Amino acid sequence: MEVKGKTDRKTQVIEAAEALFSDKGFLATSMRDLAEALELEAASLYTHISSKDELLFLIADRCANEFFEAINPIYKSNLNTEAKLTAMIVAHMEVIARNLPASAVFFNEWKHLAEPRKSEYAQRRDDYEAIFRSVVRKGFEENLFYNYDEGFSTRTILAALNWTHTWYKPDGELKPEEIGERLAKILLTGLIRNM
Amino acid sequence: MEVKGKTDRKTQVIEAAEALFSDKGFLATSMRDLAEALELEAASLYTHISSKDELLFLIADRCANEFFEAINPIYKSNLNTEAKLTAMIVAHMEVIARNLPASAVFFNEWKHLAEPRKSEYAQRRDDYEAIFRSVVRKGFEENLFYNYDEGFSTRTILAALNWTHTWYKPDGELKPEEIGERLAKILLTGLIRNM
DNA sequence: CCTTTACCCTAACAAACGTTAGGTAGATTT
DNA sequence: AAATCTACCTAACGTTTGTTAGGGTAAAGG
Repeated sequence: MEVKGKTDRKTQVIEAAEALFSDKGFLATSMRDLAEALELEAASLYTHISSKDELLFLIADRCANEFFEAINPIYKSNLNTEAKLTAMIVAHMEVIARNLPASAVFFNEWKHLAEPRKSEYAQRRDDYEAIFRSVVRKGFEENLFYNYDEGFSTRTILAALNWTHTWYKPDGELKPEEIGERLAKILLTGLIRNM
Repeated sequence: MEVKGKTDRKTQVIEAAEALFSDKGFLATSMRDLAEALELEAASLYTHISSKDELLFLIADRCANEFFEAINPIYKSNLNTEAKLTAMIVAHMEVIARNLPASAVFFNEWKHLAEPRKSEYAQRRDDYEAIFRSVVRKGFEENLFYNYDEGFSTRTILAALNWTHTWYKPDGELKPEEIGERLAKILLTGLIRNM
């Protein structure tokens, strides 16, 4: 038994699925489409995965893990609230950029997961949002932020952040880190000049 | 030939489709699902509409018209830039609230339109974004806004705005107008207190 | 040399899909 | 009274769907 090669076949299947699901959507992508992209027959896919639903789960789950792993150390650090929130926004942005097709699947196709995975997904998503929300709340408590309602402010931050996956281009002029910082700046200090 | 009744059957079909497409997605909703919701047989739907694709188009097109009609008079008014942008944000929010299921279809399912409708849709969406962008540019030119790049700022505004359709509840404590105003405030002046 | 493992094939399945054909009952119009 | 229109029906169509069954071939490991 050998340690898995760096590009084993299963990984190739998942990556091809990420690209297709991201582009056309989960339901609009047939197993035959996926097979064609890999230049094999649809039935052969089942050597590597057990179902189409598992494929969607593998993509979404790995993506979820990356988001948690990226922000957790920052959340637990002792940065001040403003710096912490900015760093979390940048880290989140970098995960999106690093996993662009998978992120699109993660954001748009999760509703097509079969139960019980769908409910588990919803729970993880709530947990993730709760981490951001607790930092926003800290900002309220420190009288650093206007109290616009934790949930409202948090959802606005994540909305602006997650929408980037629709237009971010790896070869664009802005690096993910720069996008994240600019986004944080807009959200924290607004578009209007103070003086 | 009589003037159409206020709830003619075609309208009922469209409204049932909005609810289902919004909830489960366009592809995950079968004509038989839609028929069941209306308590008739799938084949009978074709008395009222010509195809499933036309149904999606009707929903998305009407929604697009509502957005344009809501912001156009404001755009052409002589409000100052800050007030104009705020009013456009509020108006956009009110369209979402007034057409909640249709908005969800509009935002999430347009990619499943068949050509040439899909390309036409993409064009209208670009046109709409361009209206917001020109107001943002005006803010730059007047030295009112920080110049964070027109496209970037505009997409951030629309992202925060459009995401509301995922959590807005008609019976929630905030009215659409209040949500729009709060959103505008966050985007224009930021989360951080100035003093 | 034999066995296992990895990987792929053809053929086929039952189910679900959007849609059409052809017909009927009741109301409305002429 | 006859003709038309509206709204629905049953039955069926051809296609596509995810998936399984069963088999083959070449490389790797003992």
